[in-house]
Amino acid sequence: MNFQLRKQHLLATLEQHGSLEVTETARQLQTTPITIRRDLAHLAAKGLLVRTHGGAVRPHVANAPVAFHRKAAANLAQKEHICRLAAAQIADGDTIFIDCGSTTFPLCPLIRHRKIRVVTNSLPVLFELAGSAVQVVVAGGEVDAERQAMHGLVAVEQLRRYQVDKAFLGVDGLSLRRGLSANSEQEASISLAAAAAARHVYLLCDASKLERDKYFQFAPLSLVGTLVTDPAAPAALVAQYREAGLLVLV
Amino acid sequence: MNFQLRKQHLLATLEQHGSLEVTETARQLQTTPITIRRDLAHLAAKGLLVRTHGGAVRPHVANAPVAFHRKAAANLAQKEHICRLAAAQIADGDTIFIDCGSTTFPLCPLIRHRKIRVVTNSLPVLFELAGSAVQVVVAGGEVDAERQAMHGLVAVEQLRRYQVDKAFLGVDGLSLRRGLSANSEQEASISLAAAAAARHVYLLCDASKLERDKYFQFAPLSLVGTLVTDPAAPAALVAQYREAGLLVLV
DNA sequence: CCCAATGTAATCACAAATAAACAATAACGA
DNA sequence: TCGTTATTGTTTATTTGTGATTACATTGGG
Repeated sequence: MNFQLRKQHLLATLEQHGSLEVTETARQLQTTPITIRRDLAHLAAKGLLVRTHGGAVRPHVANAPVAFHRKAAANLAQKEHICRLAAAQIADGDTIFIDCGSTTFPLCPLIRHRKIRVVTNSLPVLFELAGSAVQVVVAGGEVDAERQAMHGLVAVEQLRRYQVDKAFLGVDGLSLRRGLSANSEQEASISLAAAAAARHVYLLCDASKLERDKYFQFAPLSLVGTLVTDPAAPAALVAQYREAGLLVLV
Repeated sequence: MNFQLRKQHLLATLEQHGSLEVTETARQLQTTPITIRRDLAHLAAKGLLVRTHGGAVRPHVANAPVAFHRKAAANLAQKEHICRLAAAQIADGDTIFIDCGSTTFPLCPLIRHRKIRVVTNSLPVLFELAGSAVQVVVAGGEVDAERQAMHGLVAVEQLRRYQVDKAFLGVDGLSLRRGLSANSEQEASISLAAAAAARHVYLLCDASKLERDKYFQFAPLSLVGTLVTDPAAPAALVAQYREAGLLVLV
């Protein structure tokens, strides 16, 4: 009984029942709990399941639609700092794109009164700016309830039709060697489409994400025009990003 | 039975019923109230529900447009009656279109738990159904802040790409002689596009709008398959609409 | 207004699951 | 043959989840 066979069994069980228990599975596979736990740790690292105490569940079960404003609380101070820097880059009359995600969202209260046009695929951004001075344009298509945004073919296709002055993108990971990375191919494709439609790309990325790669690498560093981060970013690292050709705002 | 599975059950119950009770849920899940309370505390911290004394309720995600609710108050009882009739026409697995407007909006709470796909250009509908069991598809494009909906070329074009089983349209006026009329060309073009994409068109129209023409006539009566109205509609008038070839639900 | 009934928070206790360090084993190539 | 490496199992200390007990808060009638 090797890892491959166990992995097969684990995933099949999860697929069937939605969950599994470590001790029970260990008994079935004639092995010890520690081995099962190590297997589960591997699979969890690949995102194929989510660990619980005593077992595991299918990924989508655990990823309940997290209320947006709560999630945004993580690193909120840094994100607000970043958004203040970003908002200062916006001129009246601009057409900008705002990505979905908790990093870019704090931009909204800062630009409600501005005479600009905002293109977005994010529901929270839409809700926040609807009824403000801003002219909002929405990328349509299927709603991804979990991410509170529109994703998919139609959204990407529609974004391609707009030309925007500045795109403000979030990202899940960024590194000098591997560029931009995301937890979801869907988000990545939206980011790519928005970047392609923009004259200048601003990447809003708090320091905790610098030099952190996520599972899906989707673009080189050169996609980005300006990196906007916070003072927690090490000065040496900022210098390296500047050497790599990026403008960096701290 | 671990936390993840209980959480699943708790959120599903909330989604379906709108509320739950601690003791009742503890009994169902074969555990103690204290455990359920701790689970609820976790989920409440994430904003996924709101604690009450003895249970929990769904968070009112609808930080929804106030203006909309105010307008919706007119003839609300009639509109709810109409929407109940309309909801009964929807089968699991259907893809439906829901028009913007106060008449069609009360459909939303009636279909939150249904396994259907909803195409819409209405922001209130989107807000109400985001995060429910329904798969929402949004027509993109420029947001019309006043009408809280997406209108214009892009939205119409995108609607044309979808094929829906049933379209539930609102209208500002309806008459035997002049057909459907609206206060806005924008809304009319959306209605036309949705009707063209639908296998069957339901027109939701309370009795106060029957035999009332508005300034922009945009379609003949024959566009409509079924007229859904309320008991305030004169029986003679209902008979005339039936003679004109419409199915009428009262 | 008070009182009983019910729900809740706080503390403790216990069992199960876990992580960490270490040991055993097998596979592999030089 | 040896040493290296990957995999699995063992032991022990720690963490986590759960339930019991008690004291306190909230609710809804007299």
